Amino acid sequence: MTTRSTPDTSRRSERSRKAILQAARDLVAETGYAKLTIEAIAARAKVGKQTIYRWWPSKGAVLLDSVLALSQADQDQDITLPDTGDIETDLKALMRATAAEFAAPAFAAPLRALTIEITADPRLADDYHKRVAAPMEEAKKQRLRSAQRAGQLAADADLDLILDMLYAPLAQHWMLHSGPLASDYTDRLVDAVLRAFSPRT
Amino acid sequence: MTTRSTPDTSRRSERSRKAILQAARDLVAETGYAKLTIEAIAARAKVGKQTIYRWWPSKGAVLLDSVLALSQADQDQDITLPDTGDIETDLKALMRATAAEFAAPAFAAPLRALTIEITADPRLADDYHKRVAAPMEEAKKQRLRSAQRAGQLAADADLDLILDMLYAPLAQHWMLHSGPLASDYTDRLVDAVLRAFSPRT
DNA sequence: TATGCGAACCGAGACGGTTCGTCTTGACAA
DNA sequence: TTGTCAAGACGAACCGTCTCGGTTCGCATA
Repeated sequence: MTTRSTPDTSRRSERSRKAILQAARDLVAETGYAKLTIEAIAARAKVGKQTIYRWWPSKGAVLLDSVLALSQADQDQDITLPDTGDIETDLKALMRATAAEFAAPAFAAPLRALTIEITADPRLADDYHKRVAAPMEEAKKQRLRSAQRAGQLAADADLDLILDMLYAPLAQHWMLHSGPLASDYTDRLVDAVLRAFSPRT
Repeated sequence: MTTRSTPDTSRRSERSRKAILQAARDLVAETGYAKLTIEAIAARAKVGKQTIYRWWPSKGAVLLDSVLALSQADQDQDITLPDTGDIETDLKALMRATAAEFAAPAFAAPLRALTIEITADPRLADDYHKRVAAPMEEAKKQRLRSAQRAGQLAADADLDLILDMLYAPLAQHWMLHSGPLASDYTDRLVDAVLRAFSPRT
């Protein structure tokens, strides 16, 4: 009886792996989520379907790896955010950069497709948080802690709540096409959040 | 040449319409989004497939009507939110009620399915905002304006931004399974937002 | 060192099963 | 008489599995 659950990683074709992730990103950016099928990815990557099914459990898992490869080209490296010493400046720059990513099809299209899969699949959501969201949030919290030490945020401020209040409204606008992604919006968002969590005077 | 784009509304079967919306809601709550197919809805509603395709352009459009029928059983009536005179009390109650809806499968499952369709289809997103989100947001803004008049919010507070900062973090947690929906979370959210938009002293 | 062998990968695509969206049929109602 | 209705046949697309040779790798034997 052969166990089919664990293919031999050491013999995996790196060329095929990269071609599949690249094909998934290109296809979703060019033709949209609706036309992103396993068959289309395989054809585009010049790869047999079985090669995809062997290494990924679902289309969403392929997308997760695609987005991961896109967001940290430099791998296994801890993310560090700019620190000018002024939290308002840094957060506004960070939020503007995030909005710019949402506006760039090459980045936004795969991320939107992944978000759809995540919404429908809680297990994929777990993987996403562990491998993509958590490292990014940790970097942001580092920057917020630095601001706390500098007396620019209340000492007892809830950093997770701050990140939610900053990121969620922008992400919501982008995902549901429900509002602007412009920098004056993100600036006002940062202003409001800093007002809520400024040190007591 | 017969124009197929405008079927005769006056001859539409009300029984079939209701059965289809009900079947969509029941199916998605029982078996999940992945198994929600047009064929399954038709079978469940004891309806021909063509009856669905005749009246709705997509599965997402059916879901939109399903959710709409669910959220305003009393139709075409302007929504009015409770007003105890204290904005903090009212907002905390509103947010707890919203979190409770997210936790109830009969309501949450169709809404989650609709959200997925909306994320993939900007035109459906437009319809959703016009027919579902906008009326609810207008009711919330009425309550916020009343709080402004009572001096509980800054006179120049951005009401749209307030609603974003309240709703988006909660919705994000629910959609992406990324955090708690508990009432102590929504309470802290309300506290933070009110801190940011309290009147200048 | 060179040769041979088995295992697991690879691309390609056949296969049966679902679902899609369209089309046809005959019944029924305005 | 006309248009909607339930039912379901139809071809196309995609699913996930399986099969087929071809290739690559590790290991054993000479």
